[in-house]
Amino acid sequence: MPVITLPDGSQRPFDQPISIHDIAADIGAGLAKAALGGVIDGREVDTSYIVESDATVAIITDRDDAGLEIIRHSTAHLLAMATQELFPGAQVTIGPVIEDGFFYDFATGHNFTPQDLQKIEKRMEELVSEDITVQRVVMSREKAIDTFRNLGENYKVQIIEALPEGEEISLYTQGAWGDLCRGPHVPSTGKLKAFKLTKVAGAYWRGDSKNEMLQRIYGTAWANKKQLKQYLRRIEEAEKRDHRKIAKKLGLFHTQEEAPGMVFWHPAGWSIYQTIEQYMRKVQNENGYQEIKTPQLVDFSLWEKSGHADKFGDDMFTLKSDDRDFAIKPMNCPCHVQVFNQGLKSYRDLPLRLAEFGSCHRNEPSGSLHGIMRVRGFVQDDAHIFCTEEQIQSEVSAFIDLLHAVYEDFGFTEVIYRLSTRPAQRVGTDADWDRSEKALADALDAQNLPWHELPGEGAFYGPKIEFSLKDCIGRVWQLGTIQVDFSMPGRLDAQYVSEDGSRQVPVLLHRAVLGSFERFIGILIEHYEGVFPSWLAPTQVAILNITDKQSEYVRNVEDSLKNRGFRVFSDLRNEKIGFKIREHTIQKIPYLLVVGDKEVESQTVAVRARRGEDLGSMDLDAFIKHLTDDVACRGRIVLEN
RNA sequence: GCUGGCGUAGCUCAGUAGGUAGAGCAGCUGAUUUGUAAUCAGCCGGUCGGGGGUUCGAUUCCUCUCGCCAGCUCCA
Repeated sequence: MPVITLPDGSQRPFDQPISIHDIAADIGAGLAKAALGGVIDGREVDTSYIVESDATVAIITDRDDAGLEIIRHSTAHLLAMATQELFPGAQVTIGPVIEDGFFYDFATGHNFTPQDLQKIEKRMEELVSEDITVQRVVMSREKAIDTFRNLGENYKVQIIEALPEGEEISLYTQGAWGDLCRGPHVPSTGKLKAFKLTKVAGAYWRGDSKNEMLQRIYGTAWANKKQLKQYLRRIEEAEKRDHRKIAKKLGLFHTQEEAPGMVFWHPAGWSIYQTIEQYMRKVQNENGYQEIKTPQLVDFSLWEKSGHADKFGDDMFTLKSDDRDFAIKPMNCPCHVQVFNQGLKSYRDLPLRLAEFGSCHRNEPSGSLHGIMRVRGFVQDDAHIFCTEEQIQSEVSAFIDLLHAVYEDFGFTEVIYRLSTRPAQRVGTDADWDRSEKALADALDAQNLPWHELPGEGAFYGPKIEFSLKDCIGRVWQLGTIQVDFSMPGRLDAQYVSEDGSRQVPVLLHRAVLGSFERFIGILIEHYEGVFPSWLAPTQVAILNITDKQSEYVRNVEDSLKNRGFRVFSDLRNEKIGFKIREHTIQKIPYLLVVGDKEVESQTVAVRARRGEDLGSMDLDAFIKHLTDDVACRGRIVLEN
């Protein structure tokens, strides 16, 4: 007879096999009502699961992450049930839980509209109020295939056929409707209290663009209405941070039809860009890099030799001139190898670190363009380190330190580390891949950094570490990267003379800290919500007069600040001070200096910081000190709006 | 590239069941010389993304195309 051990260590004996639900009821009526599932010896099960022998059991409720996951998964089933009722003939495929919600993919000739979503959602709510019992049925593979084939569910049949032999096949039914699923699921539809269908989009069957496109409906689901509301508000807030909207308001850049995927930088945006570029230049100089500049237009044969033409030829911009084929460079590395190849190199020259803010162009698929986060013309803080195999790990390690310092200067402290390993289509020997993957993993481990592997996601020439940040709505953007490359130096004839006088091929490390400036600035705009820290703000100080009488004094203050290298603007317009303050506040200028007769008389400025904070009147030297300190801390203190 | 949606003044948006379009803000002009988030008045402003078609007539309907947006795929 089972003895149940609960998470608090207490034990309850039962004189016969007992369900998870009844265990919960034995603990308390409230828990029985709240139970969504159970964990028995680490395995998640339904509340109807019968415990036969001694076990450790935890009850899952909507307060657990696992409970929320069950709710989302069951809501996906509810969506599928409602959709199939309203749209007979729509076939079900998969409906997994994702961050903050779920989706379900349908195969149907019908294109779902937002109106359809409303109808489906309404039907889902009706099904919830009917509180239909959800039941688990285990069946044989043959019976499962038969069942779904008879229902005309061809995709499900494919899914079952792809399941590994010996795997238990279970079906979850609610009323007349059922779906193949491993579970667990909520005991009845009445447990689903807070959900909303959010959007509809196309998605390829099995995620392969060669396959037919399905209709995907996205939804979000939560334990209660309050959480749902909070989530929806969070999304709304996130949309306000959209870099495209903020950039328009702040006049940072624009894009237009004639140059899809390219950025027209305006003075304010270019100021930010230049501040960052000059900062990175300084960082690189301090860390043993040498800056170079290489051509943008290079004969296509170089790309054939490097291997890029094979894999990315179609995505390169090419042009013919005087019977020669050229490509606009999609990356800098082959050019950097050309610089390395000039003059005979010695092992004493290694590691040789060549850096370039190189302008690259790639013909990215039109559908993947996204503001300035994903563009066709971009510049990276790119560098290539030519070194020996023994130097790999220390170089990778030094790079990670540099990267952390830079990210912190921008106020980013949470970095996601991923190691992308060998892809199916690749160059180089397996032994090379073994060694380079290990070198990268060791470098991460040596710094005790949490990382996970992305199998098959490496570049065709080598594995890479990707350093990513999350943006305001949870999208993960890859910024930095470091990649080991045993192939390209050889392909492009790079050599050095080793200690024993023999010719050796160097190892090439590709690396970038910010990735593309375009993407990085897009992320910064969203991260700061346009409120750039003073060191980056296009205009750091605006000086506002009250009346014409103070104009000359204002100009003098402006000159003094400009001479100190600050970005300053005086607003001498014949407008009320409130009007001017409003305009410059909207433009997120860090400091507004108000100058009236009082200030002229006392030779001071009245300082108003962002957020409306009044720093009071001070003389110019005191303000310069304040501003200098603020700029010096860069983004390490994130200013709130 | 694929699926769907969208494209009206510099910006944000309204509108037309087919009869060549409106508001607010911005801009310009004038008045106002003002003390910490919008002073008042007047004026200007659009071949309704582009091409083709249907129609007496198209911003509105059809079609092709470009761009943008969401998702998928891709990302050296």
